Amino acid sequence: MKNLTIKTNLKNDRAYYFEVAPKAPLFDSLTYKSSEQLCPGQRVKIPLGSRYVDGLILKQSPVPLIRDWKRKLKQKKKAPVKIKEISNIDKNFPPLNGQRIRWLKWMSSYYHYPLGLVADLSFPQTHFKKQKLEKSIEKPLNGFRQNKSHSFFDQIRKTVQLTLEQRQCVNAILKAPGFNVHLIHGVTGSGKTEIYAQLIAHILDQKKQALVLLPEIFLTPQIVNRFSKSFPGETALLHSQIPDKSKKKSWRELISGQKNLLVGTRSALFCPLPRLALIVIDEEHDSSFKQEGKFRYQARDSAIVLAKELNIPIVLGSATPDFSSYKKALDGSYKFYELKKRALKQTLPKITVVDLKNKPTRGQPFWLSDLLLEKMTNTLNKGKQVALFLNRRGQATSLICSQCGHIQKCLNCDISLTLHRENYLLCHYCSYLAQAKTHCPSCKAEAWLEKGLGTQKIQDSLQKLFPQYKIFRGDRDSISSQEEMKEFIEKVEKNQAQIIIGTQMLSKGLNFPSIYLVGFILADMDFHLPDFRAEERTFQTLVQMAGRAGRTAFGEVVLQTFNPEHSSILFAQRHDYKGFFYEGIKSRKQWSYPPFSRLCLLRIDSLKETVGKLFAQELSQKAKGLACQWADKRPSLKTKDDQQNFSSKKALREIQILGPSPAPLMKIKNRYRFQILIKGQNHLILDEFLKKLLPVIPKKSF
DNA sequence: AGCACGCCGACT
DNA sequence: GTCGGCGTGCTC
Repeated sequence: MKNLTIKTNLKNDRAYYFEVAPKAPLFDSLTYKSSEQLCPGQRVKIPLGSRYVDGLILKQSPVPLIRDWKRKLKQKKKAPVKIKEISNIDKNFPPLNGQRIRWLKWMSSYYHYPLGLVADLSFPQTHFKKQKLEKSIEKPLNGFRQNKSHSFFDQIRKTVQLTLEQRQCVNAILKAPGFNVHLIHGVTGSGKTEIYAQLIAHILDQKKQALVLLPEIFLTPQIVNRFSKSFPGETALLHSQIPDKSKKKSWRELISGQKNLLVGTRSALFCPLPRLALIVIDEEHDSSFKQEGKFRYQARDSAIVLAKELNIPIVLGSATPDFSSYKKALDGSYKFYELKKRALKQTLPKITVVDLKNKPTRGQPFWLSDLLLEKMTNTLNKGKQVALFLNRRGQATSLICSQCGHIQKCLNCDISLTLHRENYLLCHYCSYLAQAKTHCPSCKAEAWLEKGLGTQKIQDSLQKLFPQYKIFRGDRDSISSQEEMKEFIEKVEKNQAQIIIGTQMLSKGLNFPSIYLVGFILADMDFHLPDFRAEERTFQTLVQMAGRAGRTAFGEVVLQTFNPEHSSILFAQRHDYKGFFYEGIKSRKQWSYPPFSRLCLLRIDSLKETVGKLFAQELSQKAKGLACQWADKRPSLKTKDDQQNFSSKKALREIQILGPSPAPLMKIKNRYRFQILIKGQNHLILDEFLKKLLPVIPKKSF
């Protein structure tokens, strides 16, 4: 492409009109013209207001038809709308196909986020300043691999022996072509990765492409290595830690078909693989598939919709499936596979629960029971490794003055500061950092009491108890990059440390064959969270972490808790996912939480507490009013004895507005947060309601 | 009068 | 998201 401006000579005088989704927070597409014939899915530069933005061609319009033209005319009594010209066509990327565009539109509508901003994710993201427009096409986009003629499938089959369960699963998935959701519920160590690899091999042999989504990829170099080794030359990696340059390179290789396996985190879903034929979501229950921030989406759910659009299979795998996924598997809307045995014939580790209540210890800290201490000693004496888990990093969760009860709090958040080594206080929410003072600012006493446990504290205490052993700590303070994680894994594998202490960061995808004993210092730290999924998450974490024990031989788990009777703990102890599911699903039904309803959380935050609160109250009132009014109008709700009151009640069954209430952590980063929960009987009802409510929320910043 | 600031709405 | 228009209110 040599010229960036478009010449309009006499011959080329005719203008073509296109609907474009601009990369701006606009929910409507806009009409532009061009002297060139363009096709949907092309990326263009367009003038918008006084600047230029990227945009995506949606479709051609036969006439310069402008949305809302009539409304404009009425308002201003003249037609000030002039159609601007597309200023540049980005030829570095081939146009997105119709299926991709339809999927992007679905994403935009389902997650209530402007189409142009969603669509932009289908192009490599550079996260510094605006990129210079590329002058020329770097490489011709041609050709899938030509001279690679060997079969991955044959090769893998030769080298890897599958269990019967695994083989049956692979065969069943291969026999169901087209769109199907396959849920693999496999205990930890049951070899789900092998199944993925076999399926991928099959896809690659057909000269098609596969996508594997993993949660927080930089924490799981082992599984990534597994794929790159099996499919050398075919694998590309995409996640946030990859530098922009190589990200662009990978992207190019993938859309041109030079690479055919994409392993990445949730955003990799947007890479427009032209011949995508299989999607795998590993650890499908993992909450990091949920994108937080401005554009909130669930990558797992979005992937299912994409697979449906492309009519290709999607495989979800987990040892602890999400309740909604498992329910769909039981209902029969997902195909379901159970792997009950560990691949290398190990048994699942034996889990012993220790009640920490009223258990005097013999001199060791309260969080170390006699049993755990004893088992640790035995394990270490046998030359094997011990891993201990605790969901809190730092030294202590808070510093409390033993004289007046003053707690050291963050200035910006309503959160107590966490004491870290070297005497500094850190806010885990806004990273506010302060020196720990020797005297209490309130009563001047010099009597700080450390409350709560952190991984650092555990490390220090254990080092005193086991001076002869080396201890490694794995949490976000000690591991912040993929490199550090790799190093950590290597050191552990080389037995450079005998005791490993970590947060749940280490529970994901790690495979340390030499770890025999896994101990949970406090298994019940997350119960109390005001989240209907808190128990599910605790259970998942416990099972995942317990799964780190005895990957190649028999292993043991000690689970310390103050709530030994809690169902998350009891079922985890028995490795009983099913039992936990049936128990948990009952209360979901009783309180009509998902999967028996759909939720939407509106969060209001403000620098001023009163302003935010008032706004939230007004919004809640508005929503409640709209819910009743809206319900009355819905014909499906009308019954014979339908009166105002009655239908309002019925509306409450379909839509419930709960709140406002202060958000669980009311003050974060100097902002006061309130929330309103909207509960809809199902997605359609909720979405229809939201499409009415969201546009009438006044746009305010405060 | 002149300007700084904040709010609101438009953007084809 | 970003810009411009416009009203308010303060200052020279």
